[in-house]
Amino acid sequence: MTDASTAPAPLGRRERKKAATRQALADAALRLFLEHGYDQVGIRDIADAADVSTTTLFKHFPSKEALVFDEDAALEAALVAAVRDRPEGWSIPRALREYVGRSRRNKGDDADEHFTRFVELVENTPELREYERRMWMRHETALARTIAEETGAPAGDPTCRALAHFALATRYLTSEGTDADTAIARAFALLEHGWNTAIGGAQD
Amino acid sequence: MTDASTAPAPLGRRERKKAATRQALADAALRLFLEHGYDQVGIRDIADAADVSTTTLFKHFPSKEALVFDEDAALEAALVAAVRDRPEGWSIPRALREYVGRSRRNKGDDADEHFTRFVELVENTPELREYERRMWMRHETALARTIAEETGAPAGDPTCRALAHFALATRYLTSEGTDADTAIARAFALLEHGWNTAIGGAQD
DNA sequence: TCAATAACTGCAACGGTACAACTTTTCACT
DNA sequence: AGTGAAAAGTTGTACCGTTGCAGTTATTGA
Repeated sequence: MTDASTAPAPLGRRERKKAATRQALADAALRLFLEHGYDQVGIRDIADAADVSTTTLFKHFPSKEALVFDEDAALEAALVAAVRDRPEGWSIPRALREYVGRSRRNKGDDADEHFTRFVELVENTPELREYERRMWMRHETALARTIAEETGAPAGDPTCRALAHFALATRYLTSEGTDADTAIARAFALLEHGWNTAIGGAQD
Repeated sequence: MTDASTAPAPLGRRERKKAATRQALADAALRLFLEHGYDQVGIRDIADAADVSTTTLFKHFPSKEALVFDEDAALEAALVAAVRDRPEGWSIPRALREYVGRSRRNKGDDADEHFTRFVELVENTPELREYERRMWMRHETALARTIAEETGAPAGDPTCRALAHFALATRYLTSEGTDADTAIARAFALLEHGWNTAIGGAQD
């Protein structure tokens, strides 16, 4: 009954139980949220459904919103890779523009039934939208480091940090009259010009 | 005993009482915070000191942090004025760079004993620092509107909105190795280049 | 077998909100 | 001027998400 292929590291009983508890919490949370709505489900309900105390729940997840987002690390890796492994001849802002656009459009794809319902839940719940935004912006430091490495700038270089922040922020610049795509395009136009001048870039 | 010179608008009894309650709360909060430290003072302590219920406290102030910041509107007006009334020949990014730099340096001035202690309290309390940052970033909309008006761009123009966001964000781009002033300078260098290209600016 | 460690628990309290009262102030109408 | 109803300010209670703390239980490795 042991299937080594699904368990890359042989976990002890303790770590297995811990992972099981965590999974039970996340599953119960998503199920209840989809069933009754985010606001109608209390943290106590979720803890009860997973048969643990609320104290334990918060040892596994830092907040109610975090019960729904179990990825984070993977997203940051993809972002860093988009810059590091960009096509030859592409400038860094161009790679970022592409990635930001793609990661926004992916939500429209209704490949998976579960995923679609998940996206709807997030978009209909202000708390979850705001939490997702903060997760996104928290990648600023890692992105700045990658940009500095790619350009040979010293680690912590302010220009790189500025570009990292601005590129991430483009995603949330939508104003009332304009649609998101052109807002992003215009913001990146501003960034690409400034960046090319600041770096003296010869790239595309 | 009536002194009309101190009361520009003749307030009714109700509004006078309301203002008094509000002031009593703000005073009690600042006094207790300075005396015992922000974390050591609970919302109930403040409400008790001002002799109102906690429910009433939150009708006057939206959060514990807000008890300390009673300005807001004035700050936004100054920011908008810095752009609208900038010296002739100055570009908008230059006016913003100047204002951001000035508003940061003003904290160093120890003109007023009370003010100095207030600044120390804010800087030593993470919650208050974060709250101040959000207050600052919330001016994005008003600033974007002003920039659009000044350049003749349509209201809600994405480029203007982007510049507004980025200019405000420069204040918080400090990374580990670098000091705040050069981080701001570098971020603005990026913005000014991008802005001039985007607008086709003939200004300084 | 035993001590160290890590997960878990219950409880009290925090900042903050919703709700249904209750009191005071205001203001239009007679 | 007097009355009465709407509007605004205040209150207590109960609850929310969240944290700290002190104590219990289960797993680990020597």
